[in-house]
Amino acid sequence: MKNIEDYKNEFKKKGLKLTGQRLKVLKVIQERPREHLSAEEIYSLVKEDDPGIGIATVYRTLSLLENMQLVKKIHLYDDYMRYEAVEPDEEHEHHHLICNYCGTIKDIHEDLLEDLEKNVEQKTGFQVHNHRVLLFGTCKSCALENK
Amino acid sequence: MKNIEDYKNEFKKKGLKLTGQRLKVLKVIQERPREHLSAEEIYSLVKEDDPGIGIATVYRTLSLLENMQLVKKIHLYDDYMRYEAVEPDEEHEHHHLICNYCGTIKDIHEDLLEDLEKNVEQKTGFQVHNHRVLLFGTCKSCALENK
DNA sequence: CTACTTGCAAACGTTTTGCATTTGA
DNA sequence: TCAAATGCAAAACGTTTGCAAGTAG
Repeated sequence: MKNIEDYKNEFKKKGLKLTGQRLKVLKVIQERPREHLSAEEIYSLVKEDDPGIGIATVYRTLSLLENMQLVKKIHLYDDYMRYEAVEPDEEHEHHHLICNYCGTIKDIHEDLLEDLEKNVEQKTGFQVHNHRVLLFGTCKSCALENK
Repeated sequence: MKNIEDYKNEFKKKGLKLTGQRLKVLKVIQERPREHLSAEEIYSLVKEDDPGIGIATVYRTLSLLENMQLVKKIHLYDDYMRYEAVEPDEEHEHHHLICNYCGTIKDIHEDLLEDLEKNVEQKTGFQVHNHRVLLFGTCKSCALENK
């Protein structure tokens, strides 16, 4: 999934239109792959290009993109829902390191729990399809500052 | 932490009062250790005993109990914040198995990631203090139904 | 007694919706 | 052409707050 034509086809399949607004929202998210943007942040970034856009459109677009699996909605550490681009070749979710001091979020792309998933399935009969891991602690620079 | 006197002392230390409303909220949560109740659910459960209670009191009590570490506020899979009793001898958080079909949440109390935490610290310099794991999949009974 | 707590209603911030208008295909 | 999409404003949602009245200690 890369160029505009691909997206157009994805939309067409479902009888949807690839409007300028939708393209701009998608672009803003994809250009910032590690920023975990909130709806409000996406809104103001898109507004720079398109001052007329309404926040309702942003929300409607976000839930559309979520349904189309182009964007993932996550809850991390605070009271906001955040959005990140789905990386198409990622089999499982990636995970997040959250610093308790400065709030920085770092992604880790290792698949952490493959063994564990099998283990849980055997013990409980629950078939695990995916996992999400949050690691809380102190990032390198905060550790140095507070030493 | 078990009987009312213990709680009374905990509150007294901070100049707080252990009112009937606070006790009822605490009781409702502690009697349902695996139910991950939302504020609204807690409100209606307490109302059965005390129809006059206001939802503002429930929210104020919940954030008080959270600060006192008697209750933990978590976000699982939907748009609600949920509350569960803190289990006093639990060193790390426990984790959650979430069924994609019926929404059931099961707790698992194993400490899943001790090795991994060390691994991440070595690789990234991020000191991990705690972790939260969500496992998504299909629970036993849904697997049987949809077979 | 009196500081802490409550219930109520109003306010809050984020997200959703209704509707008349515009637009992409 | 016309269903789909937009912008606006109003509503909805869970949560918080101000305030006068009530209450635990």
